[in-house]
Amino acid sequence: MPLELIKEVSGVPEVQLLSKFHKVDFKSLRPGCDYSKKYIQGKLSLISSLTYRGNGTAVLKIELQEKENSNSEVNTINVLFFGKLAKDCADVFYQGDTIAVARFVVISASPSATSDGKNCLFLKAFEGFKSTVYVYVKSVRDFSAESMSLVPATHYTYTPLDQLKDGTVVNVYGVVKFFKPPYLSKGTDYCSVVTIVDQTNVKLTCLLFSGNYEALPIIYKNGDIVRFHRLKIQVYKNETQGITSSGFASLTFEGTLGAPVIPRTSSKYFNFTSEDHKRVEALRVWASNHIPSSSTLLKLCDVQPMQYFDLTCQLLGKAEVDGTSFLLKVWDGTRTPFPSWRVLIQDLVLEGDLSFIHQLQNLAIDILVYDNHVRVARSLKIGCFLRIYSLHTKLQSVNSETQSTLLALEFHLHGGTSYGRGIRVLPESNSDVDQLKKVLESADLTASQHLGGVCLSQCEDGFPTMSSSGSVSLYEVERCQQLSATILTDHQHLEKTPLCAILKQKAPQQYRIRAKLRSYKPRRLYQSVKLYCPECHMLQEVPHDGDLDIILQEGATKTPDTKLQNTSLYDSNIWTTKDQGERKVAIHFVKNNGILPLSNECLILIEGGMLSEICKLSNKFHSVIPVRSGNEDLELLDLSAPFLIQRNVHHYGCKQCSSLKPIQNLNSLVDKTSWIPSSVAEVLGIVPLQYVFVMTFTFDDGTGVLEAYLMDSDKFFQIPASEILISDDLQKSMDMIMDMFCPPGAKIVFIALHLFSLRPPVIKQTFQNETTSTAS
DNA sequence: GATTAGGCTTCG
Repeated sequence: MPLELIKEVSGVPEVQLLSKFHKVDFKSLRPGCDYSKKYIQGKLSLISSLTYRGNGTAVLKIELQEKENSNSEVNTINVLFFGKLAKDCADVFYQGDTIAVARFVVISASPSATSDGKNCLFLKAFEGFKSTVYVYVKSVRDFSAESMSLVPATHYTYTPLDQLKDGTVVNVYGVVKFFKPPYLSKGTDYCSVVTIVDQTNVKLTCLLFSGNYEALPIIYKNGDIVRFHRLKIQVYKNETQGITSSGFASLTFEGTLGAPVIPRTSSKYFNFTSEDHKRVEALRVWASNHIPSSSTLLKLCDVQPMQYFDLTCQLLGKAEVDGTSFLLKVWDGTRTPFPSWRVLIQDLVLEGDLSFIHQLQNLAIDILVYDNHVRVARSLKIGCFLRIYSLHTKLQSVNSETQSTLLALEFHLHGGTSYGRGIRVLPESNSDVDQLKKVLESADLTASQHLGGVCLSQCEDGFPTMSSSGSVSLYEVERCQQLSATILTDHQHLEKTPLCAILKQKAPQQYRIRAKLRSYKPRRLYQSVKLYCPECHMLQEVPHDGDLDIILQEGATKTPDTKLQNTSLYDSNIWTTKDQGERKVAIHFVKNNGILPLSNECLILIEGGMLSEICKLSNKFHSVIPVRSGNEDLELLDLSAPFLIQRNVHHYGCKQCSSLKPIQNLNSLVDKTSWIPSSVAEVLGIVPLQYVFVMTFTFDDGTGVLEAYLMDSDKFFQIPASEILISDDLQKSMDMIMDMFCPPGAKIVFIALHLFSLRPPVIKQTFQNETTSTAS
């Protein structure tokens, strides 16, 4: 090692590192002699800043003072360090340090080159000559700190994020709100973009660069807490941002309340006091009350057919696919709601335990990673634990050779780093890895092992069948054909019952059936989504846009009352339309502690707005609440209208169960930036309605015909009823699923499913717990 | 000691 630290143990330096060298006095140094087995030692009396030569080599110049022989004529000497050694030393040295330099060259500088004109000696040290520098360390400290100021920095001050000044270099603490795991930039360094927030509720986006991957903050998820030292503050496009400056150093902590406070850092030495401990805990408490825990961390069994999410998994196999894509086979011990696609590769290129991967079957998924992620993926070791950020799922419908429709779930890690897309290896010490290992150990491999027999027995009858499995899942025919397997994970204790037998029996009972889906209703998707009150159990239609416009217009016929504008809760603005009879629209911007938040965090109350206007505003502002002027206060419209609009999501309340409270109650929400629908509903006295699927299925197994109802289900094959009306992608997925169950052509499909009869003659069919089988 | 990126999903 070219740079070593000599620590003191009980006040005695551990100098055995130097025992292989002989010490020489400054006065006996002569140019041209062999110093490959010698060392000199002295106190750092002067340090110049790092300079660079024309060819890019770094040079650091210091002056050492000999403690012994202090009355000697020659008791100081200049030492020049070159290249990487110079940079490393610049990070570590500070005035007053005791330093030893072993293996060096002595040269004589010409008298003209020295200020006093005397003949003077220089020491040169560089890695090529195997020079080694030893620094005596009294106590653990953050070295980089001192390299900046050359003043012992035992106490750091931390600047709150609302007091940052352009051009300053500061130390900050914050909770991670967004991050891109380190990736290779287009320049020479790795880059990580990290947005933090602190108790001042001010956010700061930081651009962190380092030639060393490990030197960037070791952030695993949003909510982690970071400490940055020597962050430079600058302004770019009118926004304040942080950027690494010389000597940047970071610590990262888990953000979970109660978790041990263990700093993650690659720095060998750093300053960490009880005050730091307190700061971390204070930020944890603040974050738990002010930052909604909207984790994108999901298990495979919970993924939707169209989604971006973060996956914690173990690497089973990897393979080159082509120049721009690379295959990763991973698992997390749970089964996806749809079988994973299988990416075609040549058998020989797959690295990994093939028999184990085969044994896992549908527990293993295929992920294609693209472009910039390929080189990272290629470098991963089989068996390692990973977090893959912003992994994209896509449900794909494929027509197989046997002409049946097949569904498969694709996993893509697209190119680029948007939304923090990337891969990070997790250490074994990570608590999420700990949990994952337990799941992997107890994963039920038997479900995929004892399938063959079931499949064969059902293949014999020659019907094409659909299949479904897992907690909420659907397995397609092709998997069955390829693997000669059927997936049966739940309710295997239930024998299949013919429909004629079910029709004769009394409810409630549970059955497993195998039947053709003759038809289902409603055929139009929007008709199958309803609003459901969890308190009074009332079901109602989701208002159409046309009706909604009328409801909004009727709800706010009154001209906005000027008396109710600009209160302590909100600032108001009035617009008058030109060609619509001078219609007045009032917008009230809700303040956060008296200050207007950024538009993407701002709730606005709107009076007299049309649906199209509200839609436009809801894209710009965090939340919109339609209101009207009441006698003493602004008030909510009739609950036929949504009480809250976020992006395209309309939140409704139950007319029967809600008892409206004053708008001013919004003031009681502590955090006026995240506007969680349930919290808003609560302070306004509203019982929120849930989006649910309501559908009817007609089954026929040749022995009888049975109507099955899917009731009050917030999800259908993992597709949330609350999102499907506003997502084209989810609607396509739904169409694919229904087309497979009930193909538009003459083909008839058998479905095996688990039925739960609720009350005669209504039978509640719970897809959540269904078990189905496949056959070809 | 500059550069990188400057969050804001691909379209395979």
